[in-house]
Amino acid sequence: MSTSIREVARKAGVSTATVSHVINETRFVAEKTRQRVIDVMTELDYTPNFAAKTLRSQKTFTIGLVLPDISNHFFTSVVKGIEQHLDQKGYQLLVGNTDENVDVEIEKIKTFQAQQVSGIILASSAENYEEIEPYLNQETPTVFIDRIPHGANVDYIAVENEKAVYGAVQRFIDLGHQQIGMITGISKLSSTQERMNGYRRAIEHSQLQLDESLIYTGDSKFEGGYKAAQQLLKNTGITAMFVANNLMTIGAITYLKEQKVKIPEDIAIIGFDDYEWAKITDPPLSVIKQPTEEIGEKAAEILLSRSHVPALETESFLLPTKLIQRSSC
Amino acid sequence: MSTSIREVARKAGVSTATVSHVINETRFVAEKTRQRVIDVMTELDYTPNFAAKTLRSQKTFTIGLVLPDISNHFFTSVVKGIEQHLDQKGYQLLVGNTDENVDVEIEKIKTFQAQQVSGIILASSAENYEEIEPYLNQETPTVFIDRIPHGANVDYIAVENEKAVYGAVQRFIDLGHQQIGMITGISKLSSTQERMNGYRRAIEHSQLQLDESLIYTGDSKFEGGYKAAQQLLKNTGITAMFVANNLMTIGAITYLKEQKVKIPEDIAIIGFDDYEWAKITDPPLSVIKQPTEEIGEKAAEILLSRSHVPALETESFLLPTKLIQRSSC
DNA sequence: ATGAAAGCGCTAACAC
DNA sequence: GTGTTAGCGCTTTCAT
Repeated sequence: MSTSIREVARKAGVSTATVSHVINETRFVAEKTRQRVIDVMTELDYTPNFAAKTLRSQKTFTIGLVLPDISNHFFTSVVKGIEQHLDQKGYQLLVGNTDENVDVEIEKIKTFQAQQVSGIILASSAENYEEIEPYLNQETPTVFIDRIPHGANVDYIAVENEKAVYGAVQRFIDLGHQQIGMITGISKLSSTQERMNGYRRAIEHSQLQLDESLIYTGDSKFEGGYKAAQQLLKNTGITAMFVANNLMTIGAITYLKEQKVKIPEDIAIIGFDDYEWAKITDPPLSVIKQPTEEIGEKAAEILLSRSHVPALETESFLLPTKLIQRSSC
Repeated sequence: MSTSIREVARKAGVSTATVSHVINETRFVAEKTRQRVIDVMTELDYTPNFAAKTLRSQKTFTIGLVLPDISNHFFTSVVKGIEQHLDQKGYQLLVGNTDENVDVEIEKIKTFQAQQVSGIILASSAENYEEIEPYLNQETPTVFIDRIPHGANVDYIAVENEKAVYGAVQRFIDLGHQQIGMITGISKLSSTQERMNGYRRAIEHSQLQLDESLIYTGDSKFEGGYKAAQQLLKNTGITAMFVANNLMTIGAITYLKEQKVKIPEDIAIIGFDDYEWAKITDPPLSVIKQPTEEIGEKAAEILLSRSHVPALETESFLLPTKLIQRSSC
């Protein structure tokens, strides 16, 4: 049992109100009294009880983060940005993994709300907003990252997916490629669809023919990329391919290497998401780099501002990406 | 303001005690009453207030995780294991990043304890146990992972570092290498020292001469690996090198590639930590693979068992590693 | 410039 | 089989 505010008050010869006020700097306390209280606190090694504080004030100073895959480097890097901002503001971070499962996602959201988190950052696996909307209560500000369910009018931080992919495919076209494969992620996600749109638009704006058979839907994991590359190689005559996420890029290249396909001579590749590893692959990978930590920081920033002053209107931030040219295209 | 247990009780025509008992299944309630209470709860969409529960019961069902670098894939993968186990047991996960800073680490520990977490999982950056021991209170079970401060007699989950590196260096020796470089991590960490010992022992047990100039201490980050490789190449005649963590491995190889050093012909390499990426590097990387998710799961398991039944004696688990042979040696 | 005290929502000992 | 109620440790209103 740790010491309570009452003990501190007694030992310092003041009321609990005064102790509370010196802790929170919430009303004036004479310097002499203040110092005495502080001394007693350090002497007793007093730490305020968090649960009591929360129960009374209805403020937890913790935010909940719901993620589809915490071991994916993209998200991890976002977490780092979030943690940084939160730490600086004295907030705690609660993390939940969903494995892209909407039911699990809903469970985590509910639990976080029962904990009265100050806000939630959510990379949702829901296709439509209605699936999760009933579980998002009004009092808990929520900001979405990376993907956004259809029909959601919410605060949202992501990147310019369409523009990014448009640029990458444009690069392929400039290089003279005519058959450009596309390996996309889980199809219901907005991020996937935006990336697809970037691909389509780039093809359409060129004199090339859009060929649906060059598009392969993966599962956003290693396996999906591997299989997609396999299918694309067997069934089409592509000379270039764009892969819409990091894990799938590794999978696709793994297959290509197994088949002794030369990159970029036989097949040129551009992947999504950067990582130090991409510098030492064979060949070094050209990728679209997302400002991952910034996504996290911005999300945390918006969320905290919402929890202080409720939003009048929702905001979206689409951060710019960067095409990093190495040797795979 | 969400509905309270009192409202539920009133609407169901029972006492708060009964409601509490149906929620927690903590004493018998007649089926009819039980059903009525449940109906009212769903009708009102009632969720117990977490803070009140915690304040009263002194149980949070959340555990705190303190990590040096949440964006390092090794830790991320450990987190996944932890989350999995915790989720299954209905526990929450609070995460804190320290950037290898002991002061930050202490802050996080203190905060977690103020929150009365049920336990802490700690990858400490402290060299000696005394640095953090004063902040670890008796009531909060703590299990250490990956590294352990000197002089700590605590629950601990890690891998057989010494044995792992011994095996890797042995492999180099079997291959005929005589000048084997070693790039180690932050020197105060137990994991670093154990890996160093594996290197030393392997050299000593062979007919080779231990040459301290072949050992270079990095910072466990990309930069450290890069610089270490640079120094080793300039100043020594190594034909092989062991790199004691994943980020440094990438750094070292990046430098080697810049210098057009051929791997493994000019320099053979074995790294620490596996990742899908390692399959597609140039050349595919031979590495020591740690059972990362298992480390997390085991840590969570031990921690929860401790929080139910205090430990009589501390336990250590050193999980086995695996040398994965690809083409870099 | 400070204190007294109510009450946040829950659990559990005690009572019947 | 269920109810009454004290009290967990804090914040904050009202008083002085």
